[in-house]
Amino acid sequence: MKIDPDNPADLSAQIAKAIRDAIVAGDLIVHQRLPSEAELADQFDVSRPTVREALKRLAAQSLIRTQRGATGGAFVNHLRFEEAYDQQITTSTLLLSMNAVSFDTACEARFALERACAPLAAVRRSPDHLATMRAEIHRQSQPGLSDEAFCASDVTFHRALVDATGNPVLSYQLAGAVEAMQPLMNMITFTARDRSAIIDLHQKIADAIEAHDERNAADGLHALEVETRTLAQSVMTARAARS
Amino acid sequence: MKIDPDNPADLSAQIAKAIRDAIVAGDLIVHQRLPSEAELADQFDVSRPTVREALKRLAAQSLIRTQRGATGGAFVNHLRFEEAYDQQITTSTLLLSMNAVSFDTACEARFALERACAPLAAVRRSPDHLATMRAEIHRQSQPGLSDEAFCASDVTFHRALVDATGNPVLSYQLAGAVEAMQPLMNMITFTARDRSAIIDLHQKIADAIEAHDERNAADGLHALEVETRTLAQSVMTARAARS
DNA sequence: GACTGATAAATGTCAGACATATAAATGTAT
DNA sequence: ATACATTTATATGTCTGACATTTATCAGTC
Repeated sequence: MKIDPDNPADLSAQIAKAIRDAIVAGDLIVHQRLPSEAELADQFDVSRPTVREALKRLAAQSLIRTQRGATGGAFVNHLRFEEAYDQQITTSTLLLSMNAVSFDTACEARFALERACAPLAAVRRSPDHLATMRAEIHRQSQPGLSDEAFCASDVTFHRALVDATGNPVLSYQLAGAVEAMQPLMNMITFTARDRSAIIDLHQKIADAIEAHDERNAADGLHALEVETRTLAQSVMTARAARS
Repeated sequence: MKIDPDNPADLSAQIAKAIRDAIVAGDLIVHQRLPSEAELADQFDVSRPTVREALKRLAAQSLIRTQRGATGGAFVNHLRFEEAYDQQITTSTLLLSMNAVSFDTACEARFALERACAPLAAVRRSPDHLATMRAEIHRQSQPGLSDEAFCASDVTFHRALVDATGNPVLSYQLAGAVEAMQPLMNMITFTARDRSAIIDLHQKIADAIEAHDERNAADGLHALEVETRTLAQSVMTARAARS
């Protein structure tokens, strides 16, 4: 893990890669302490600021954490699902906005993946997840709710549905797909009629999940996808006509 | 975007967060040049090394790129799907290994998501994607193939299947799910009989995709999931008995 | 024995300097 | 006048040395 070519550029990137590879390969195990910055600087034959830049790169990916003080240093971080969510969401959100992904494409992907969760969620849903879904449905039917709050509640509802699968890998993968849609959804103005249609479908989905009816859950999600896409379509055409 | 409390710790993290938020919020648009390191140091009232650590954090997330020279500096990076794959795969791989995710859990998530791609792939598959799948099936039936090469070909086959949906968001999301399984798969020793069963299912899936038969494609994936899980199960029990 | 202070080790931060890459401006020769 | 070479300015990349801050450990005192 100590090889640097004579290329004296991007030293910190090279060092970060060397350490990252060691972690991924399992040469550095979780909670293990890395050598101190001074020792690393010695080993790689660079200065301490260069080592620090490399460590900050790794910290940005949550691969290490640092601790100050006498017994401090850089430690291989135990990457938890919860910590990975944020990165996943940030990356997914930027991917959608920067690549000008159409609403249809993002919507198709999100609901395709979510439908994949429906059968598992219908089998394994706990009372807890059901209660969250019901509570969000109730929140969504409050009259004074802003569009943003409506969207946020929508996200919570769908994440509860995904979490109901009891599979943390699915929850992690879907976090990006569901949350990254929020900025796109926030561009939509929901009429009372729109909200009512969405809430009805949420109700249908929650009922199906409660009844262990995977077929109706998937059907509900499909109907919700159609509803969302036509809704977005009409908003887009209305906006195009106005301008 | 210039707020730093008087807390004189983690300055580089705070600065990175401020810039990251500005990018995500759209205040800094793609390809836009950030102020020079010296100017940023002035604005945030910190030293240049601290600014540099913040910029390296952002570079690690592919949010910015840097260029040396007269017209150089830090630029908001256009995050492409291809660049995001690596991060996604690294994170997913570490998540599985560090959280001791069971083979069953990872396998369930991966095939659930992949089955969600089957209908779209069956409708939209191009000759190109089909050719890749056929080529990988052929490679997998070569006699002298190592287990690692067999797994690698398996990954290529499944990624072609996902890419056949023509939805880059799906390809991105599935990249982590499919590739992160590889280290787990590599722990398995495949007998000739095992390989034959897998290849037969790959054949069935490819045939279904070619025939636009989404039902058989999903069925084939389901059978492959069962096959993979029983295979892993037998390997695990054999290993437990040996020790 | 419990509390207090000194010590040491590590990260966090700073200042100034030099090295290097690169584009633009300048100068020179054909 | 154009093409090419040189200089110059600007920015990142790196190094050195220093100080500040946090924190665990050890020594000392009541």
